[in-house]
Amino acid sequence: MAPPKPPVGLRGNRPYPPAVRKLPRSFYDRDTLTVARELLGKHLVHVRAGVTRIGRIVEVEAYLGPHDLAAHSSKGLTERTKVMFGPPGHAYVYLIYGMHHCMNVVTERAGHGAAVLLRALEPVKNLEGRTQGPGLLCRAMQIDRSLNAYDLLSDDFFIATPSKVERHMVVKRPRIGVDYARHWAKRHLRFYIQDNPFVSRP
DNA sequence: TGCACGATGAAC
DNA sequence: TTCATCGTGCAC
Repeated sequence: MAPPKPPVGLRGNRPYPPAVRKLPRSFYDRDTLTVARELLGKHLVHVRAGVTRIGRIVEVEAYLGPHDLAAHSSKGLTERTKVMFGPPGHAYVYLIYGMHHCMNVVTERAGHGAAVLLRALEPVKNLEGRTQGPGLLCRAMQIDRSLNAYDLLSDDFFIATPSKVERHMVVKRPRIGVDYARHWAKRHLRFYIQDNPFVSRP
């Protein structure tokens, strides 16, 4: 039996203000390049064991679909990639090099196979340690594979528009660590906030 | 059932 | 530049 909720307006210590700021499904159900660029400056929120951790997204990479040789979905529909081929607005979290976690957000319609990798955060609340890099970001936010396929419209794991939005310039660069992807390695599919000190590799 | 290989990070 | 470390995908 769930404890009764206090009346709206009387709740104290809210994990994050107004649910209206949470990005809707329609935000993710769009062109991946657009979603990637617009994720910059948004807040990633994870509530775990009563602790709300928040980071401002400052660097991302777009993985466009099965035709993109750097994308995991280029392997086709497998046990690992089925989340990428699932509905938009879900987290795709996997273990890399046997020791680090990477988090993506699934974009576009179900079956498309695209996602955006979160590469760096600017600490906003309750983040310990560095957040400059996909593995460090997940460690600081306490994100692991138990959150794979998690719906980002949940109340304890989501992305939101901050109350005060700062203007920023977007820099485009090739993605990191995908040299095996031939010409896809050269495309400028990494985006980051210009001059932000928390970008992993300016 | 075995094995090559990472969308990394840290040490040297 | 090297290496830790293990899940995944595919070869056999």
